[in-house]
Amino acid sequence: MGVQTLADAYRLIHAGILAFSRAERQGIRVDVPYCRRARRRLSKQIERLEGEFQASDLYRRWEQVYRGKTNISSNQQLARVLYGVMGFVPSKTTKTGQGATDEEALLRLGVDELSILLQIRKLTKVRDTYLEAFIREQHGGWIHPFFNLHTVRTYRSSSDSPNLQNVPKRDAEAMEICRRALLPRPGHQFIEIDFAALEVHIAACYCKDPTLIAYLEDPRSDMHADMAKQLFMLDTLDRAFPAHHTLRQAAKNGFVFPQFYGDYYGNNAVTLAEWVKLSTNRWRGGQGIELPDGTHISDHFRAHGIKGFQDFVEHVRQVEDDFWGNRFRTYREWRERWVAQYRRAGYLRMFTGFICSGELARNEIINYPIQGTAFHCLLQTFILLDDAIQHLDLQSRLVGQIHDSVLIDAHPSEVSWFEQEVKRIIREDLPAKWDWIVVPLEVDMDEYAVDGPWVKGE
DNA sequence: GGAACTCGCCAC
DNA sequence: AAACGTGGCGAGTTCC
Repeated sequence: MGVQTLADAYRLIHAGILAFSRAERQGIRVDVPYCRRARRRLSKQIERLEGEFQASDLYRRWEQVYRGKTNISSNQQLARVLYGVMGFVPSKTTKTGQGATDEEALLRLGVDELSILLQIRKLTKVRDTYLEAFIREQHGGWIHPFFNLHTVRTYRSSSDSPNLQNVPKRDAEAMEICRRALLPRPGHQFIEIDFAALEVHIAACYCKDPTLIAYLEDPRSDMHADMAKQLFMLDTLDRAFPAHHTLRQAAKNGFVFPQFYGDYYGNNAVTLAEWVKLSTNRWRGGQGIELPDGTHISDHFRAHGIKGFQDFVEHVRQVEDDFWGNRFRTYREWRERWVAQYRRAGYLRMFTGFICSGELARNEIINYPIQGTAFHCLLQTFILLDDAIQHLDLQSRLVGQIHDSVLIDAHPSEVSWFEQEVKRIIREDLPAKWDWIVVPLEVDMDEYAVDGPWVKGE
């Protein structure tokens, strides 16, 4: 099957909604007593931190201005106190021109008591956005998160009531508290099967860039390590060294992904410098992260003629030029053709038949097809798994989906079947249905304890 | 008292 | 010349 039509897109949505509705009806167990205990514990902790904060100089100034209306969760008040009264200069502003009060902006001020405020923010978020929602939305100890296919401009999905797609994962403390609340059915275990770098694979299908395809076909190649070498001017990169691992992560999250999303070297340079703990001024010796040979990254850069942030920006600009001009030239040419085509036609059509029209910015034109199509691979996989569960009368149940992963409440005897079946689906069914898949797709499986929550360990 | 907005922050 | 894509949601705020 080649080009997909709008009717194909409709059929995918239709089957998807039916499969999602079965997951919604199934639901997920919530440990309600745990949620209430955790909520109470967090409230006490927050209260203690508030007391600590109220003893600070900053809070005294705040009270002088707002008196009885003082509200430490008001960022508008905070901005007025910091930037209006105390004379701090905001390092950045919000869209409407107000001095920013997000974590990054507050940390840059170097005011000790603000770290208390940030801790309060984090714990409040966990309590009010997650635990509170689980308690509010549960019925008889079950939540039934919705998965929508009609709300998103890119034809991805969304989730609500509660949203299962934004439960904390990156912050270990927040993750632990929130995910401990969710459990599989007795005698079952959660498994999560996720596509590896799915959007990059889909991008390769659209642009057919030979270099990008080679990276995805050769398991020994490593795009992020190669970019780290170029960005940090190293001949070799050994991931066994913690510093080198950091540099690879920096290249991945501070350059490659942002570039693929449409960012530019100016922003990348700031992020990369932060990753390696270098300032945005001139660099002296012995600054930044320590390298395996005991020297520091600033020594290394200076030896290569980069004496400070300004030089580094210029260097990142050159890396960007090489990235799109040489390394991924075919990708760049696809982007240019794709944008021109949209501007001629007034709409774009994804491989999966979905159409986006209306006023789209350049980055949207490039990102929508990749983001949407990637999700459709997950959706088709979800549908096929749902079919199989019914036809084979399995005990396991699909209970959720997070853009490129499936969450399964699995019977232990069926876990390895799922792993094998998903691999078969992505190797056989998907490429047979969609001949535009020209790179091998891959998945990883995360397995949680039998009768254990949606978090690993202990 | 609710709608619509801003801001911040969680996920991918 | 400009410059990071998609959501949901809570709290605060403003407006009607």
